[in-house]
Amino acid sequence: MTGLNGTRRPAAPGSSDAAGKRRVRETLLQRVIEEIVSGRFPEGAILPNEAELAERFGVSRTSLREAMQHVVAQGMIRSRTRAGTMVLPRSNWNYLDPLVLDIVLRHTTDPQFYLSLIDARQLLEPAAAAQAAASATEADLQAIAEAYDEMVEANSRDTEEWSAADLKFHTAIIDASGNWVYRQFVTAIRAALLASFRLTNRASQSHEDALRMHRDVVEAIRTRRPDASRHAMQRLIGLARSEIADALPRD
Amino acid sequence: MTGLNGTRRPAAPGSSDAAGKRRVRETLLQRVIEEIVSGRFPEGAILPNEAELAERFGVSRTSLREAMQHVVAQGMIRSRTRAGTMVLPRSNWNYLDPLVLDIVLRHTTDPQFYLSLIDARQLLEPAAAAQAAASATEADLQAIAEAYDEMVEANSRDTEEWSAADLKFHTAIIDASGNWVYRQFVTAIRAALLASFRLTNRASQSHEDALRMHRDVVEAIRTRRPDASRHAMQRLIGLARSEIADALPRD
DNA sequence: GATGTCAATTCATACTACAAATTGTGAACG
DNA sequence: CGTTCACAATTTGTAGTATGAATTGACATC
Repeated sequence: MTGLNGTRRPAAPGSSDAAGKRRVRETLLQRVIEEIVSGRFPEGAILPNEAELAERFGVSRTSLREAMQHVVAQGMIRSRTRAGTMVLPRSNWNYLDPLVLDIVLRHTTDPQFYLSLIDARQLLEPAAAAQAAASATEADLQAIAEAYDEMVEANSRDTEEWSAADLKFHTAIIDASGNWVYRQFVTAIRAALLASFRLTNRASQSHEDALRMHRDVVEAIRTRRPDASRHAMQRLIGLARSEIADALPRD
Repeated sequence: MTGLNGTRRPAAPGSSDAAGKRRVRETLLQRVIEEIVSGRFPEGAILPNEAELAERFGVSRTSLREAMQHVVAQGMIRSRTRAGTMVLPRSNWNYLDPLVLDIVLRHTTDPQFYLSLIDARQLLEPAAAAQAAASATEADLQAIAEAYDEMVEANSRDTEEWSAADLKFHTAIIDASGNWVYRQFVTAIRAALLASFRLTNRASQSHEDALRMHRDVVEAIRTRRPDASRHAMQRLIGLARSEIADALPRD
């Protein structure tokens, strides 16, 4: 894997033929979601009928419908015979889907959207760390330590590896919590890290601070101190929060 | 809506023909997910090829594939040419999808699964209540009050209305928090309430206790006291937790 | 003005055909 | 005997077409 990137098609955006023949549905899905998220088809709007959409995107109706089923599964649209396909209210969307979240984040300018994400992290991750300290297995601890080591190594080099190791670190702790609900939010954390790297021109000096805080978390979990783990993680996310807050427009 | 019920087809469970001609995909989807969740096709297993599956379920390959796209969207399977369709590890599944969660809950006997759900509620909902106290709009407050009133009314009658009002109550508070991440969690709460009603033979006397606690939450939010709201919600979920814990096998 | 009937539109399902990709087998060669 | 290369078989991916079913909207009738 190339780090945090989800898709990796060569470079052919909209060319319907050429070497982009394979993976029609994946690119098609992305385009459809993009049209909805971007507001070209706002909530409550009726999409053009399937025949027209298929022609517009240059694919068969079969492929279009398969992609649409994916969008239906995310709660973004709903089709009814004769009535057409309607865009559902955003409150119904599954924002935790990686593709959906990626696209939404690249289209939104609302600072509150990012702040909500950070708030959720600041709630979830300290709790997960505390639980991890209480119940992590040896394998869990090893995975956490390994991720931390990778961050140390990546520190001298550059961002791509650092962010991958960072994600691995937080994911390992959430996994160690053993709570399946917490695990559902890993995609949101991934998105938050991505956004953080997009928004802030992180000085490598701040890596040093971050690294220290990560080490504190590792130590607290390893020595089985739930409260210390919780607080160490709180401080760590607090740093991330302030970085994001600085990069956003003032409230 | 009829309360907590997601689907509402007449009464024909598995009859492949008859009046069940319509909504093939919905029942098909349910059956496919059920086969995977039940362990008939465990993690890592390769499903029969599409032609065979289509025949087995008595549908066309087109319909089967459209249903499969839903399953793909939930991260449960992955198809590759020539290699077949593989069941992905459960860590990859989107458990917050209503259909998936319903089916999983009806198949799991692991008490820890329920406890994790309650833990997550006990983490998220107090935070949401506090945030609601701080930033709810008048419309938000009204929605919460309305849900509470419905619970009062439903108290004398019976369970169906009570549970619907209960869900509405918790949903309204989470909505009032204004945090989109918290909102993603509503399906899990719905599932938790369903499970609670399945597992416990709630005495109507306990409704009185519950009602008082709900009222405390409403009051705390209405009077804009975040900490009081948090604590009131903590007590409320604590009650739910003890009810569930009593109903589960001993640890 | 209200109501019932009918036709047009749109999604839903089915069937068929072919393309693309990957895996496994087997032959050729070192 | 082991390794590598090429080819064939299998399975998913995409396309095209046809038909069914449901709902809406208009029209006619009372």
